[in-house]
Amino acid sequence: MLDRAVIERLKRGVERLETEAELIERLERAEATGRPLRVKLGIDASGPDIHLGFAVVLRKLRQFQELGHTAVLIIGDFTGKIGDPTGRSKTRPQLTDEQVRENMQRYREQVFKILMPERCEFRYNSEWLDRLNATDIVNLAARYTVARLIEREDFRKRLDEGVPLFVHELLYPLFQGYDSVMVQADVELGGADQYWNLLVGRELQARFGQEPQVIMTVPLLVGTDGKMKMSKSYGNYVGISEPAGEMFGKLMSIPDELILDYFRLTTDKTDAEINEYERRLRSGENPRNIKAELARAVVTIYHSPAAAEQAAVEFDRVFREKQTPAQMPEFRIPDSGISIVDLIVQAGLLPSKSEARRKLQEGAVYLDGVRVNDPALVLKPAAEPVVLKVGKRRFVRLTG
RNA sequence: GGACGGGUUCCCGAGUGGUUAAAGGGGGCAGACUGUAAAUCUGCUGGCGAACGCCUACGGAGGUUCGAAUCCUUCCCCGUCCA
Repeated sequence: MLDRAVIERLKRGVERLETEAELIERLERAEATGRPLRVKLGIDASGPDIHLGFAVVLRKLRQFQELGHTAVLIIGDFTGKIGDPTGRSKTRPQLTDEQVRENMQRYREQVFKILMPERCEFRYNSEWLDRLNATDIVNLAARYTVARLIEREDFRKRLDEGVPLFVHELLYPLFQGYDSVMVQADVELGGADQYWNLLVGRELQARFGQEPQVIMTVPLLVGTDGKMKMSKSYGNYVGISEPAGEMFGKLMSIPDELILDYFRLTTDKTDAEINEYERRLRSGENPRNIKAELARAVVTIYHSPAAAEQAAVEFDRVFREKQTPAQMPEFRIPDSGISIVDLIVQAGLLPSKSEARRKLQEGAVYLDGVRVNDPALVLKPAAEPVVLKVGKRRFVRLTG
């Protein structure tokens, strides 16, 4: 008999589970027969970075691996080329084979920060989708109705608002569902926004005579902007491979209201620990401190406790005490001297000279802590290095 | 195939001959403040130039005009309805 604690652990942090009874049945069968479950997870190949939002579902997948099951990662190289319409009001750019391969190279390394490599199976869905001919596609399309397809909220919305919706986008969920058929998934995981897609897979499997997959979705993590879901395309994400300092800083920039959600979704903190954080927040303790603990916990997972400690110290040093960072890039001033405006651009602190002039005017530029306003200022090489600061977080050490 | 509507700066969206680098919002950045790269308030937000200024930009290409995002021609694309 299956240990109740196992189910509870798998269910923890899960938003929707269809269905619990089926999951228990499969787990028990796996235990009895010794055949591990095949747990599918689709990967978006549009960018090379894995962020904390996606890590939520990867961590869930890891739990299955720890129970001896197999992670089946579907790299959507075929569907990536089509463009995934999920949650977008517009058509996504399409990717080339080249881009997909490059992205995947880096992806693999990052995935193993969370998953156990020996229990992973990577599959490119072009493996089977590229081989479908017109007959196959019609045959697949004949197993699902248009009414069911356009039930999906974002399709519905685009139709209602007169925003273009292309036929190939309608096909996408079908192909994604077909992936489940091809890999014979027992369980499929996904973010909350994937729920509808996962259901399509479940139904298609049934229509292809397979036992329908169990589906589990985890909540979407809100991005650092506090508004939209964390996503590469919104630029509001924290990548799991980012340097510790960067990761720490981004986590400190999330709105205070998100602190508890982040603890729940991105760390291993227990319910009891999270309740304690909640109590402290309510008692009026400075949210900053609790957020710093969050940032530390997350950096510890992807780097190390030492790196987290260092990032925390550095953060206080730069943003609280307004001192200069321990490490910063260097820029050598040419012997002939250089204007402050050119310097800012050449050192890569700002993208254009116009922008540099504006920032000078706004009082955002400091040399060794002294505000500089004069755009005509020319710097000569000096014996002592000088620290140039633009805004709160851009520093460069100037050498002679 | 036809009728009508539409394509504007990073995004959304106003603008129907000069006062328009183009309202407003979003996003981003900066400043102030702060217990944080939270929140709040304020400012800035195409490029080059010290500066008068110059260049680039309103789907593409031509044209009218002293002058066009705004008018004309043509092409491309999107939507709605009809067939």
